[in-house]
Amino acid sequence: MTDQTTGSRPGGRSSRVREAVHAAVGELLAEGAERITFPVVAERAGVNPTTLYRRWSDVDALLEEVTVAALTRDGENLPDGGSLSEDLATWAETIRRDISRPARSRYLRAMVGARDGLADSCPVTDLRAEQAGRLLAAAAGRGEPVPTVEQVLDHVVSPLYYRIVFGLDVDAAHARRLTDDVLRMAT
Amino acid sequence: MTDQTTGSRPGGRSSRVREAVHAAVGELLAEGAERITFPVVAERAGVNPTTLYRRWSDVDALLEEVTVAALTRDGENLPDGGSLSEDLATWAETIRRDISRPARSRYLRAMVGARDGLADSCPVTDLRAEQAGRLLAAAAGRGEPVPTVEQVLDHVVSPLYYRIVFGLDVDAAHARRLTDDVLRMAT
DNA sequence: CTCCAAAAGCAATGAACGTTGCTTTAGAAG
DNA sequence: CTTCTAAAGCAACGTTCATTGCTTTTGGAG
Repeated sequence: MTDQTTGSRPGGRSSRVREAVHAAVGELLAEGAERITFPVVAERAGVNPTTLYRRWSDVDALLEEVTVAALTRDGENLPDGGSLSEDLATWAETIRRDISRPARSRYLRAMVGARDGLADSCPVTDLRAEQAGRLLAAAAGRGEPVPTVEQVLDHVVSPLYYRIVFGLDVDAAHARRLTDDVLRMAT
Repeated sequence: MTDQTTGSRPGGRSSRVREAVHAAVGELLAEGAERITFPVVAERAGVNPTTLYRRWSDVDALLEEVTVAALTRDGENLPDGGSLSEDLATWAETIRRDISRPARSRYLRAMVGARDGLADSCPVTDLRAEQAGRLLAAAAGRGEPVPTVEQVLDHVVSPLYYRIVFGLDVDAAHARRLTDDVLRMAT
């Protein structure tokens, strides 16, 4: 895997179409389109609706694919300041700013609305768990007391996403409070 | 307000229609209907679609109304066991069981999917905040150390809703862990 | 260079949705 | 009991979506 895009070769027609579709979905969500449908996405992407119907089972599948792509694209740089306290705070603030953007919060809401029943994994949660694990491992390697990954997910990640998804505002001070709180559970 | 239903008199036609519509929405969500539309709800409720279009601005408004009604209907009995630890645990378990039901989690997801932009309040959060406030006030009155309402919201309510809304399973032990965690922040 | 399979485009169709003017009915007021 | 207003029903319309058979194009293999 030497190229950033998954699937077929980057120059192929399929890849071009997929990129155009992803971009179109991104634009529509950024603009606040209330209803994402194949015909609308297709027109924006300059491709035929039939192509979308054939390639993706439904809109939810497309949305999930776009979300995962966006997540993995810019979820690689983790803070490494020195203390777990600062690293966690920086990390939480990055998440907060990320999902506070209208475009991203709409992704999330659209994804949630499309979800159904129980899934034993969720791309968002999985990524955050993996990141939290790296942060905590580094801190534990330095001999610091660390909370569990589950605690970080429950007490830092969850509140941030919860508030955003339900349309409540979150400021930086609040995010900082969350990381301070969770560190009090580290023993 | 002596009757349980809001609005017009309980015997009127409007009330009958509203109840039928609410019940229809409940049934559809319970059955896992992927798409809630006015025509579908109307047929289930035995009323004319036009009535729905005239009474509610859109499906989102109807969903929110139903959710609020369901919330206020059975959100009145709070535990009063004696210690904050037990009360919080009982309360969290009630919430967990409530929103773990497929019907209710679908309500929530549908509500989230319909939401847009920032709202400075959310019926779900408001109710939970009010309940948490009562619990904490009672404990404070008994002289117990208590966390803040915000902390309870962030560290107990948020994780529960987050996991359910994103389709992850939550068991009773997990809920209990959350309340134990938040009590360590009470000083 | 030629060939070929996979993918995208095109066109047509049926269904469901959202909306609007008009009529009818329920139920409260006098 | 009669009257009157607000709400529900009815019917029709245009729009958009989802789906399917067929044709055309792309871009890699031989």
